[in-house]
Amino acid sequence: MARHAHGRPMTDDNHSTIDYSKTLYLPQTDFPMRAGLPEKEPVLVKRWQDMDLYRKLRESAAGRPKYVLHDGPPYANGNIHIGHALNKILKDVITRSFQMRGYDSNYVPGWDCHGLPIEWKIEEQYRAKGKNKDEVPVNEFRKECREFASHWITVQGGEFQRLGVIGDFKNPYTTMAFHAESRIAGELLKFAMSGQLYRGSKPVMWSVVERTALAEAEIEYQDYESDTIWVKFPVANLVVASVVDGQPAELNPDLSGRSLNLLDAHVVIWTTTPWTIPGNRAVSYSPRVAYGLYEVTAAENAFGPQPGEKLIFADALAEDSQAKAKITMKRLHGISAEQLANLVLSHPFKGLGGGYEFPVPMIAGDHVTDDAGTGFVHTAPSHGREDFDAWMDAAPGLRERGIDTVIPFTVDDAGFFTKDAPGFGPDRDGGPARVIDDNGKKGNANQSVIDELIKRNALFARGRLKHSYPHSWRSKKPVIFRNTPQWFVYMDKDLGDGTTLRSRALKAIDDTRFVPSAGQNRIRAMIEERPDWVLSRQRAWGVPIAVFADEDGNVLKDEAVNQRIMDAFKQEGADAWFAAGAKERFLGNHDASRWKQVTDILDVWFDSGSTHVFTLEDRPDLKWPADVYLEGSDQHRGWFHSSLLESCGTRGRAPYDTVVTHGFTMDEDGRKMSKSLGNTVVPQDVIKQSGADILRLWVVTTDYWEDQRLGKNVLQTNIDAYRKLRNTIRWMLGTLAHDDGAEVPVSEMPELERLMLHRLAELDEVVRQGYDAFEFKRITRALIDFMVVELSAFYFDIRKDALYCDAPSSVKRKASVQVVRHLFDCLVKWLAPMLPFTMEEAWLDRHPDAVSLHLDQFLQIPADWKNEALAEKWRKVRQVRRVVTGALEIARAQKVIGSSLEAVPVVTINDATLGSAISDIDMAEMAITSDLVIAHGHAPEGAFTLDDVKGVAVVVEKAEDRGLVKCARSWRYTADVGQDPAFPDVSARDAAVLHELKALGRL
RNA sequence: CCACGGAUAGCUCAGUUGGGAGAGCAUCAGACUUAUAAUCUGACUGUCGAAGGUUCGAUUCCUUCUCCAUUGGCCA
Repeated sequence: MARHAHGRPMTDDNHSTIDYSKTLYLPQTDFPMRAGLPEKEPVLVKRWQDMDLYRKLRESAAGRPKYVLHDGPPYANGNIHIGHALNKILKDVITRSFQMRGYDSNYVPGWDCHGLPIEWKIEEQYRAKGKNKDEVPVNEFRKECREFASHWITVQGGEFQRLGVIGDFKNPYTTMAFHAESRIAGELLKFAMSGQLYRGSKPVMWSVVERTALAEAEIEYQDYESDTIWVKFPVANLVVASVVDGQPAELNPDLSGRSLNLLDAHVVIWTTTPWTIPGNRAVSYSPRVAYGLYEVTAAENAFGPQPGEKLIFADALAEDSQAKAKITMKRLHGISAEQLANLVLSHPFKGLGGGYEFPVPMIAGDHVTDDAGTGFVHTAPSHGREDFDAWMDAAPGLRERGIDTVIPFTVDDAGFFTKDAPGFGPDRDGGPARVIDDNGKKGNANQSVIDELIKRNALFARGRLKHSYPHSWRSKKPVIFRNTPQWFVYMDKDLGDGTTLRSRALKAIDDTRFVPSAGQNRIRAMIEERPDWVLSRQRAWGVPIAVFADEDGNVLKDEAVNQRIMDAFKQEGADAWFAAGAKERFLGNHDASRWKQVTDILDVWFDSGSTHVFTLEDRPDLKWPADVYLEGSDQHRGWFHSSLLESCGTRGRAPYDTVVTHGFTMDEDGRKMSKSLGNTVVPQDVIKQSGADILRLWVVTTDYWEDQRLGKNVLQTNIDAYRKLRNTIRWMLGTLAHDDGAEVPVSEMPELERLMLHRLAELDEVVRQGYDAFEFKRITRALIDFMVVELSAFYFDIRKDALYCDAPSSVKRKASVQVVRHLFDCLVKWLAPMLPFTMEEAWLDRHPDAVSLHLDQFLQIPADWKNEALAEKWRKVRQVRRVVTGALEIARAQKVIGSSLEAVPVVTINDATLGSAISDIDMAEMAITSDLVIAHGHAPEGAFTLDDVKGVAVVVEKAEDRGLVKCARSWRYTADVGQDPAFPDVSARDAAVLHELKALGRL
């Protein structure tokens, strides 16, 4: 309203009939100050999809060197969460940044489709319909899994594109495509043909609930209450080791005399898994622990150990142990490691169900400590990795002593005891006892074992213990170690060229660039330590281990068979393996009675570890190896790891040159986000409320190598920063509305313009280095600071006078418009990979006929833009300016002036360098004052100074007091207002401008 | 529990031969009304996670501790 009144021609005054604001080059733009991203972004997404921007990008980049970021496939089973958003935005920033820097940057999104979670969903649906999974033909089940995955691929693809991600969403890769399944099976066959694949028997983490073996990655530890028991193993006899340290051993008479004392003693073990007692085959001790023989002297209870019994304990644990059994003991004498090695025990269940007649040897193990228990470790090789290793290490010596080292299969896949556990298996009254039931609850196995131990007076004590115990990552139910036949890949087998899979992988890690670099040590440590690679899963939804094996686990090696399998998979998918008649179809002439078809499926990590094969290698738009893989740091154990092993096993090197990792997103207090805490940030909500570019701005300003924080406050900070940034762009657009494309040679530009070009040259390096190093926050920091501090508050503010008021012919104005054009082009393009929506919007506002900003390249900065000497000079100019603006602020606070144009600062300079720096500069223009007087000599009393700018003192005088008059057009106070009778209320400069405009017919 | 990482202003982050604690945003105040739900100017803000040590001097180097996250190891 006020503005309208101001602008209305005033007929009662003499010549003031002109609304001067209409004679100014004021910013003009439809680019709104308020973004409205939630409404605008979907329009741009549709525009990009309709024009097929991804294809246009490929066409425009044809022939350029390829840059390939290979997408780690998310699992296709739900809406995306903040982790997906972070991951995909980072990838998008990278692919776009390389595309705009001279590469053909292809991005093919992918999805991981096989595996347990989808199987579960389908099973869940079956249960809801009252169907039983086992009654459904396997290929019908697989079909439903496939459809489920397809659905979520569509959903997630839409969500990713809504984030602004540009990629080949029309032709993504999936691990369940027939082509992929064929290639995955083919890769497995490569391992088979090269002798790297073997069938082994190992205790693996087994989930009874899910009926499957689990990889280490699928295990998490949770608190769990276990039954603990102390079990007495009677000493059966003494042996003399036939060899000790490779030398025949002499029996020490003294040692044997004392040892004789042990014949009626018991060794006591402690375990938290009573059900593993039937699987016991040895007791481990440590040569580094001190042991003693103890005799019970008193017992509180009538049951359990009674006075006179002799028991062996680690000395450090004897006291704790007697307390558990409510007895007192006295120590008879110490027992040496040699003596322990000479003991042979018998199983506490000896004779039960006709079994357990075998001797139970003592074996030395480094895993034994005297921190807890009794100092003796019950060793059941089928139920623990350590137990298994200790047993296998001791096996050769045991076999020499005539001890059978075969590892029993005491528990079946449903958690029931087998015939290998006599008395507890099928021969038990009431049927086999069970360790864990279908719901993950404890079965009756522990109680059965404990009852039998009590019956045989073999239980020393019992209790309960809450401790962390392995659980399935998916079902959250406890798992057990269980000996099962599984398919493995050797880590340490010589591959015929002096290398092993492990040595190749370690070499590949050294050859890979890790960002941040700490990732290299992390994955190296994992590869150095890891056991052989377990590939088999006893599930349905996956690529089968498509091999035939004989009774002994030898794999059929016949290229013709392999080819038939791969061809069939390519045509029909991996379902072909499970179809009727598959065995005969693929075996051909081979003896079907000798070869057994393996029905296990591959661990899904093998699927995703093979994406480089069926995506990078097979697609002509990509290349192998990839330039970069980028995922969360948890993928050192997952995808980076499996891809590395797969590729090293089949191709001898990693499928990537660079690995970039990001941390995880926490809430504002640094806590993990979880639905139960209610502190999650849902990307869909942020997009709906603020826009994807806000989320993207957060991603690129954060230190994503570490964990990031996100919440209401953080989002608000980004919204504010975005607003600032957007307004700077808006002003440039408004200014460029008057851009007629005029070019002023750099040499003829004012210094201020050349300074801005110099800054662009500097920023160009920062931006390019930042994108090369994947350090986006360094770029955003530099650009935002530049836009706020150097453009908005300095350059633009100073240049408003020339840009708004100068004549069409003004070189200063032309040069400034040209520089604003360069600033706009550079900034909008530099920011385009990070804020694609906003920058596209700005670009289309300026070039309504343009196809897309994203088809453009970063500007090549001319060499003559850089001018360090000029920058050095202007650092001094700005120091002087700071003193002036400081002084103006004081004058303003004292109500001497309002606008800076009302002031004429008198600047006393006593510093030679500063004085010479400003000698040819129009400091009034720089300080946005109507005039500025430079004085020398002593500064007047009370002049304003700044501590850190020596030799500059400022006194602010009023322009009016100096006889200057305000120009009605430019609002500057000058001495020449009214000089031109045609325009008596404006300055000479403005009057001349008005004449020029009039001549051009624009007034 | 052990090893690697992190902790600097309300928020996001800089900060190396060991010497002055910084930027942007936010906040507050003022100005402008020709970027106007904008713009300009100024101000405030910190025991640099805690304690101890080395040193003339420590955010920086060392030790211990607390909290956070992550991966790996152990958990019989």
